[in-house]
Amino acid sequence: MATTGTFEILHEDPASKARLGRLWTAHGPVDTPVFMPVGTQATVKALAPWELEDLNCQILLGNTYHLNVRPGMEVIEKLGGLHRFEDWHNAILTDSGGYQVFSLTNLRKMTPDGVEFQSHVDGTKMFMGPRESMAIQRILGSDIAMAFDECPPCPCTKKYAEEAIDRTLRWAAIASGEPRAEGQLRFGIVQGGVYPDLRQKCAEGILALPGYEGYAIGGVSVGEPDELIMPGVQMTVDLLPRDRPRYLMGVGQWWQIAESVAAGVDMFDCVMPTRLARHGMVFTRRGRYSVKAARHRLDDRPIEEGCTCPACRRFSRAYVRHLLNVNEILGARLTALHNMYAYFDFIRRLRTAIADGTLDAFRAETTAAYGPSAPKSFPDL
RNA sequence: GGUGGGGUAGCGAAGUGGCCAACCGCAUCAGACUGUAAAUCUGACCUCUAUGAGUUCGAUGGUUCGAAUCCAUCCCCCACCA
Repeated sequence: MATTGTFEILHEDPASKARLGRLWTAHGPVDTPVFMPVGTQATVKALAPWELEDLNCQILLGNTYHLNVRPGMEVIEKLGGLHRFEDWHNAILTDSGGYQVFSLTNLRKMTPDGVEFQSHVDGTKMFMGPRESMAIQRILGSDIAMAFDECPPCPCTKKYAEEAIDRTLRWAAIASGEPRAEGQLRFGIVQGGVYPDLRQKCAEGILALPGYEGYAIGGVSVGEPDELIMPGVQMTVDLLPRDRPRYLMGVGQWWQIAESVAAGVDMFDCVMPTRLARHGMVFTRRGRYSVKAARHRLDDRPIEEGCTCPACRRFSRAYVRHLLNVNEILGARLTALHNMYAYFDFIRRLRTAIADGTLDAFRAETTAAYGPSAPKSFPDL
């Protein structure tokens, strides 16, 4: 096993900036490009760890803010850290709470040293800055800790975006000197909104800091139109070192993943497969559709023909639709399982396409089924 | 048989003379979800040739400029008494 933090580039696509890589963490290797399921509250909603293991899932997310609110660090520490607590033996990446600065807009107050949050659970005031976030992530014992950043929404004025990167840089500098859990890697985050010069300034600032083994593109898909998302990603990737893992935070539509990989991104996470599953939307190779739709009432076919996931091996759409309709927990579990299989299948095919030099065709295919001009859902599936 | 209460859109339930095509909830249908305040949210939900028109509030008849709302008769449901 290679040293923790080693990032091997196993293959580079001559026709694009895509690469196949392997990042070594304290809990094993992570093969890239990788999709990391989001397990905000010490569980990937609706899924058990063994089901993720069946998918050869090598890394999960957890969330600093949520886990600090509940169950709190006393519990996690007493129970031996996040891995032991949720019984996950592979890698964990913890988000720093920076995204909550964005999503909990009216429950927070910015200060130069960090953010004052009001708990979304009971309103308790709490403070989180780079030191607090790093301390919590150290207790969680994650394999990759994210820098505490500010993720401004879009639209946002250039002036505000600039203030946000100033804070993000200041906090990144503080975090870089904080103690870490044994073997814990640390990723810096590039913000800057839709402004190329700010992205560049932020990237330069982060790259000048010691103590970061990987870099993330943050603040993407926070309200901007589709046309602005990919150019922003592409220009930011080019600012990041080639020999380090590059993580595009939160962006997870398939066409966006395919395009970003071609631009040189290695890591992704997104709530989409699990959240949409709970809302009855399922992913297939040909596009996504709602199993809850009335037209599936008598449909004997599986969610996706040819899929080998546990849901598709045994159950009809009619049954899954019934479960979702009567709000049975199994319904959400089955759609979540299917979607996670679909995502992992997608990533597997994406890697194969890189290895085979057929990424262009794969991108075209993905964009046809999922791109910005494709329908959001396909009733004829 | 007697006494009392009641019948409102798929269901439940407001409304007791004009602001009522009728509050609200559920169910249903559709849409949205991108580092999860999300098993959530938004919209539609009598009919139609739909920024307008038509037909509704157990049934029929009546009072009134105007009725889901008042009166009469009838039908049905519930509770208690015989």
